[in-house]
Amino acid sequence: MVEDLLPIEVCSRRSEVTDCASCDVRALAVCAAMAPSELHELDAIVRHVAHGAKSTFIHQDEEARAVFSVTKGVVRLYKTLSDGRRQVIGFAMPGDFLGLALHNRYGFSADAVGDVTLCRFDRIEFDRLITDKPHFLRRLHEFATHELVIAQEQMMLIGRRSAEERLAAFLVAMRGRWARITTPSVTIQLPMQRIDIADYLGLTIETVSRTLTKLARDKVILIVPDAVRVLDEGRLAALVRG
Amino acid sequence: MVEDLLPIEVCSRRSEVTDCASCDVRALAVCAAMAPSELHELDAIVRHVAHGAKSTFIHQDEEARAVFSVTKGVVRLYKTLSDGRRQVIGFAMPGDFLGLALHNRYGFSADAVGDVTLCRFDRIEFDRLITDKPHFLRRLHEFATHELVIAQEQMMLIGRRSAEERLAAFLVAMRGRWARITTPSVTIQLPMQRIDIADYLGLTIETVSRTLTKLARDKVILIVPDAVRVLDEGRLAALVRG
DNA sequence: CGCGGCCTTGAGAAATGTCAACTTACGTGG
DNA sequence: CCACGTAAGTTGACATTTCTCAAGGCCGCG
Repeated sequence: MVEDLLPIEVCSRRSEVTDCASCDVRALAVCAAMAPSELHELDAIVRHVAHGAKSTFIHQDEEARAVFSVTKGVVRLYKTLSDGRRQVIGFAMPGDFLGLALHNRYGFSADAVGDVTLCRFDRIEFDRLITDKPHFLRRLHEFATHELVIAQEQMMLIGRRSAEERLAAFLVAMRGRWARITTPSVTIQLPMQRIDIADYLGLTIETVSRTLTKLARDKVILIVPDAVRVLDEGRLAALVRG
Repeated sequence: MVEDLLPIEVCSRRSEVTDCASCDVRALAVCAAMAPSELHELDAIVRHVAHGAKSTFIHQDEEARAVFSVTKGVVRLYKTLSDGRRQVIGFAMPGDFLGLALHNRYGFSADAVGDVTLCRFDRIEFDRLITDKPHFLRRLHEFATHELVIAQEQMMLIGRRSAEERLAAFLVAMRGRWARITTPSVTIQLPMQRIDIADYLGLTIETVSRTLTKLARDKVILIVPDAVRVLDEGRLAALVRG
């Protein structure tokens, strides 16, 4: 696991992006709160890092020394019980912030689903920044309340909805999130594995597989590698409504 | 439901408490961020309200005009699906803040479990306050991140733990919360009904009842009216650990 | 004393989990 | 370039947990 601790430095495609002014997800990220004239203050404390698929870069229960903003790729966030049971608490995508829900230690682990690039902020320096810039703190707080809304909806999803409803809601939510960062499409990319979806929805991998198969059999979706295509918008939406 | 909209004005026991300086839960609440010399600014925008048992004072999907800080009693927060399925997302106790997870409308409903008193803040005025007082915003942000940690733990609880583990974790969590505001005790007060516990834990009322009976049969707890007494600390803790 | 709300208990049903086999896709090395 | 090995996904049969429906008990209040 040594390689987990040694991030590959920024990879080819974005290797030239070293300043926040030219960041293409800035408008989505917490960084949008900073005025163009303040961006150098972010540049001063940020470190651009990349992680290859499956590498774990946040370890539950370890001291929280850094916070992150995702710039490329998808990150899986999860909590683990001592006996191995796992709950995926979210998938972070470009523009998302990692490090809201923490005290002195991380309350979750995080690893790269595919290749990922992140802006890494030392927590002390980040803390100083939010103390100096109330508008930045405000933006962070908005991110936190938004996360809280999502978390509460997830409680309802896991606590009260059927497997079929959970999958439908998951697919629609994923499409909504991709819509913010890519062009809309009937094809919903699912870069994560079935087991991640299962652990996110409080189901087993078999139930996820069977339920997706059922949705496909019912011609609601079409299953394709690493994605699904929506065939029946109406019935999918009806399932989400409950 | 007209009475829901007309809060009983502050009841006997606390009727004299009209200034924040003499509030006995201030240290626990968001208000602790305000310096004594600033308390008049809170007094200027707060309205003390009381609600009798079962009255609903926040309605899901309605415009969010106010936020609240609980000063007495227990509040049940919940989301409802169109077909009546309900998920209790939390119980708010003295010192807790209501109104973090909202955009323009409330994402949940709230009602008084027993008699409750609250500080009510107009949202516009509250917003102005957090804009003027970064240290107050900071405190609010800490409350939000703490809520987020709780919410993520709840996802794990509902998604991955057995009925027995959920009840054990619930009891221990309730005890921890009472410990902040009352003297410690082996008796854990449970002012809410079984159905609320069920809807909080993603179970049915029958499963809650059966599981509590089982814990009592196993001599882990003793069931008493509106409370349980812990008999076997060790086994309860073992269930929580998973 | 009787009613209604809340809780408990039981029996059977349903949804989801478990275990195991099989399929598919893909990368590696012969 | 093919064959094998491995990881991921699917499917089936069966087990288990939790839910559902129904009945009965407890208790406070009018």
